[in-house]
Amino acid sequence: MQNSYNPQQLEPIVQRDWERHQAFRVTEDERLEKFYCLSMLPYPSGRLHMGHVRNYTIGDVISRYHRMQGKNVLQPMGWDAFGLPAENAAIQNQVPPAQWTYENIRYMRDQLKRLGFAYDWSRELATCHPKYYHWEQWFFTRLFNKGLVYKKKAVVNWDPADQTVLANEQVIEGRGWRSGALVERKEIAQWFLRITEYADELLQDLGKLQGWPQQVKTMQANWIGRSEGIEIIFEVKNQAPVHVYTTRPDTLMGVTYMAIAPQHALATQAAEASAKIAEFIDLCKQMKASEVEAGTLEKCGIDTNLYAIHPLTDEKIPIWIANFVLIEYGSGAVMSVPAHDQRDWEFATKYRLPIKPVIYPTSDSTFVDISQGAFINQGWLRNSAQFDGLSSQQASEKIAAELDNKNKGCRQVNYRLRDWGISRQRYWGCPIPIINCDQCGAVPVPEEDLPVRLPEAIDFDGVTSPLKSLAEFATVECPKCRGAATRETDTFDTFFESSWYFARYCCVDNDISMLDERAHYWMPVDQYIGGIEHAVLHLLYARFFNKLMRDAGLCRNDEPFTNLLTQGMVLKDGTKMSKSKGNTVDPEGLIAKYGADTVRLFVMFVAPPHHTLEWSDAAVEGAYRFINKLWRLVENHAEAGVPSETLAINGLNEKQRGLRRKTHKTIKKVTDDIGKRYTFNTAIAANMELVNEMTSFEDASPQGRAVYHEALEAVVLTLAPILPHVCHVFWQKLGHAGPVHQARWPSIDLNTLKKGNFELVVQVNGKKRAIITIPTDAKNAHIEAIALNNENVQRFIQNKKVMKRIVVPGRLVNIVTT
RNA sequence: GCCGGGAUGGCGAAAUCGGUAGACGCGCCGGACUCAAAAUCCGGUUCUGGAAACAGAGUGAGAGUUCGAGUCUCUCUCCCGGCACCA
Repeated sequence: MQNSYNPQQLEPIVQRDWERHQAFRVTEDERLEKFYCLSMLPYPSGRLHMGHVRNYTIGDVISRYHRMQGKNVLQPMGWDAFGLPAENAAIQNQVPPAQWTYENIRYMRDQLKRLGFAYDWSRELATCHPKYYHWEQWFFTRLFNKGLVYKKKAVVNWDPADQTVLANEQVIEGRGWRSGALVERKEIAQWFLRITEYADELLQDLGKLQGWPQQVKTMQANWIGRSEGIEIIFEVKNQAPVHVYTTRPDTLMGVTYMAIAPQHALATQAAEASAKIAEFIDLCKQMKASEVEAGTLEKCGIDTNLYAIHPLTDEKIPIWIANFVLIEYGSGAVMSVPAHDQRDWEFATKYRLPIKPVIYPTSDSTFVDISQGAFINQGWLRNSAQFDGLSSQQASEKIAAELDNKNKGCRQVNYRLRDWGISRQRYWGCPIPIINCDQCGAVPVPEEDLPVRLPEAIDFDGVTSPLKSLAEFATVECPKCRGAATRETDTFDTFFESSWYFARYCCVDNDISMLDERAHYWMPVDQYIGGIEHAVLHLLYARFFNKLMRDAGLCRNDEPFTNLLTQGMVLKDGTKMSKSKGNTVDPEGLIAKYGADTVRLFVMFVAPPHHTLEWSDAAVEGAYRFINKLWRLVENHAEAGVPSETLAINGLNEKQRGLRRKTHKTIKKVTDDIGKRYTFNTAIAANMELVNEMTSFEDASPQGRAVYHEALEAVVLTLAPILPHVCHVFWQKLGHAGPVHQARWPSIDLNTLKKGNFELVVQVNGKKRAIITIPTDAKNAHIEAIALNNENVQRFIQNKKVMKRIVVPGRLVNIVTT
């Protein structure tokens, strides 16, 4: 009586075996080719969701595949452990954030272990642990000393009830998600990292990322938003000149007014002279971030009664304050050309400002239609004095040169990317290692005083960070002058932690430095796997951080992630699985019912990794059935004993050769699918095909059993990365002493793929009419003759003249008739 | 509005270089085993006609290139994702 498949019993045994042998612990070995496979680390929210399972299964399959290729594979796991949900939980459950977080980590680590992921757990890290953030603080102080960090006032979403900054995602229809209060735009002092210093390199190096999806590279390029233009100086009587940035210098002669941001210095001055202007600026301050984002804000403005001087014509240009001009982009002032910019056109039409067309559609046109909107295309210049008759491109050159001559302007590159604001007025985060001293200003905490530990035993009322009122944390001595000083109580944006964790996995145990030579061995990450939602934020920050670490001499690689795989979302009933929608499927219940292997097989089989995955209970059953079928196949085969006879390749009969051919065809396909194409679904399908063929192969002869054995081993080996537990057991049942994860990936015997005969499709005028069997070495003329003589082909070519015969060797014959 | 990705049976999908459309799985239909059920096994399953052989149609719509198009080109429709007053 054979055993039946019992994953609940089998999987823990296999997992204990891995643990006992520390099967996936790795050390640096220069003799071996390294492979660093990394999945984005999870936030310890409490339980794993199906998105995690999918992400980590993909990573595990790739890791185990490369391990079987004989590589030294590092696959670590850790916890992105700082962040808001811990604070929310603290309010709801009266549990300190630290305790809540560490409990969740313990629970989720257990869940990951039950899924059988081949992690090197000795390298586990949690970003909320002082051993981790120590080095983040240390690195921040280096950046401070290098001048890559600065503090400035910035506009934020401010919740007046909770007295705190809100992230954009926490503003719902203009109100604070928690208090319901109308969110204000407020300027507060924040720490910034000079990511714009690296804008050009971050854009340029996208070209090096051959292993990244085009979509992600395009999104990053758009986010960086490089544009080339000219900065032009407009003199203002009795005032400092106003700088404007434009990408269309060819339209300069069409400027009829200037628009400045409400926060512009000139606007502030004008407000001092006029109550009406002050009132308007106040109004602008109240405009909601949400409206600005939605683009629904109505354009409005007010005349300052000031005039700028046109740099080429010396004309007087009225200066308006306009709510749509952004202080953050360019210089916070725009030269308005209403004839050729839609936004300027709308504003000019509303306030009856003059509109002067200077760009015309063709070189000889005398009319341009601007009655319904601006003419925004390039064209030919008119009404532009000495530039008349030039094309937009020629005029841009000439005007730029002219401005340069007069010292009134120069070429400039602008970026949409802004410096990265990293201050958060939150408790559960890494303390910013700065001491504020009245005498010395902002002083970085000295190396020997690091880390600045976040007090974990605190009372948390949820409204403001307890750090703000914790005297023993905030009151310190200035490291420079030894006078009384206060500690910075803001914490880092949690993206700060996730921007360098990949490097720290190489040397988590190092207590004396951030990184060491082990990082040179493992970095860069060969394969990174994660959600597309991080396309710009995390993946841009991590690239930036890697360049900062490189420039600090901590690592050598320019880019952190050589290949990137972005997996699709997991949906149920057509929408993303989420707690708020109540449509989650708990992986834990599935593991309990079917075992980890079934769950892994399902997520890998049902869709290719980058597709969204629609949940299906029935498909899980299907995956479970396949493993059971495989189990019976192995049991039946092993029951009769492992065949002692070795394969006599040249003595096989037709059927035996057929199964061998299928076996090696399958190995070839699976190797390509997992190793190169990342199409795990088709790799599984190919194995299912082979299994189906094995089912109908009945041959108990010694050679028949040997052929069957080879086929079964191929299935077990090539499915081992996906079904590690059951294949571990299968491998033993097939008579092997060592574990399957240490076995080598099967090799392909190309000779088996050769066939004596092959089937060829015959088409008449592109339509399939017959399938003929042809000897492999048949000449084209011979093939044509057989094709033409085919009975069914004859039916379609009789009474017609054969015009052309196309023979594609190994594929088809197409006969073209009149 | 701009950028990117899609659209293939009842469903998830496959077709890797322009060469048999629908592999594999789910579901469904029929059969075997069984007192019965579950499980398992066998057969069928794009649509239309036909007992079958086979024929006709067919990859969002329309055109084009080609002996041959799911695949390439153009136009359009719809869906998904990202960005958006960026000067």
